[in-house]
Amino acid sequence: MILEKKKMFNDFAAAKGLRSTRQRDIILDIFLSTHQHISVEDLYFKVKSSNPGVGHATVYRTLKLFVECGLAREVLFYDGQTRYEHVVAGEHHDHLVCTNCNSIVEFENETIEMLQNEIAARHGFQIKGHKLEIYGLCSSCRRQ
Amino acid sequence: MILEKKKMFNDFAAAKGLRSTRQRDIILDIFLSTHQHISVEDLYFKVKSSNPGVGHATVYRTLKLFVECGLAREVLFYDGQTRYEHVVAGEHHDHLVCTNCNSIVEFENETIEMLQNEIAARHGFQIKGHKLEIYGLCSSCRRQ
DNA sequence: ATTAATAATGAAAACGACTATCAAAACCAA
DNA sequence: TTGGTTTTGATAGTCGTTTTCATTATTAAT
Repeated sequence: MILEKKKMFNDFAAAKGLRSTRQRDIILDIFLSTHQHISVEDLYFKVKSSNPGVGHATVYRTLKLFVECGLAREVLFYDGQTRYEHVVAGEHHDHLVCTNCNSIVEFENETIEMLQNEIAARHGFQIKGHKLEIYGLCSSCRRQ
Repeated sequence: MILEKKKMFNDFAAAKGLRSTRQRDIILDIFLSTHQHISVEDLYFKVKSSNPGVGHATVYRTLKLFVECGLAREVLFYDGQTRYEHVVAGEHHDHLVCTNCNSIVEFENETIEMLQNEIAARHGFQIKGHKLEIYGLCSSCRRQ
């Protein structure tokens, strides 16, 4: 799984004529070891903790490469930070976002995906991706 | 319709103990006269053209009030600008966003809304709102 | 109406996330 | 190695947005 993804990046890099660098390897390793919508800042700190030399800009640049090669996807919530999540082939999940505690629950729904395809088709639209976020109060915040 | 919305804001302002000001009236008027996801900058320029004195910050501040009182809703696409759209009671639309020409088509789908309610219920989640955006190529960009 | 008290405003500075710049370092093909 | 090129990290810059704060406007009490 992880090797597969590394291969994915390496193939992409080769095809694009990018050089292989220590920094990109480190950032990929750490990104692959994370879960759920990590912000650039958080990833940067994780990288720094084991590799103090790596710079801010490199993390930003590298994440954009991950998006380009299909490894990652940008997610925007309402806190002004761009987050990146893993792209899992053949799977797409959406988010329940708690506006009180900012917790996030992922869900999948085949029917919604299908309906989206229908809607797009009706408008002559070719889907590249989508984003569905439901905002509200999670069960534990409701109880308070 | 427009009077209704003005009342909505005035009631909210009264309830919150906000003062009634010329600027807020102007901004509300102009916001109500616009359509579809206006950015703060665009609204600011519209306001400025008839009322040069009004400041940047006031427009930002006032739009937040509109959100608070349920007149407007924040929308984020991927261009780094916050946009505001009108909230129409009992109606919720979603967006088809063309990643090539940035055009936006709105759509509504009852079934998707229903499914969302089910999903939320299943997670003990109390929905406040949601956002569904489908990204891809619009029909005219596809043809090129 | 006048007057306080205080809320709202506008200009400008500050902020925070992100991007561009650029000299130095790393990479890689010859 | 070498030399040409890419990548990097530090730093400065950008852009949208928010904060600050002195001034102005609104409102309630006189």
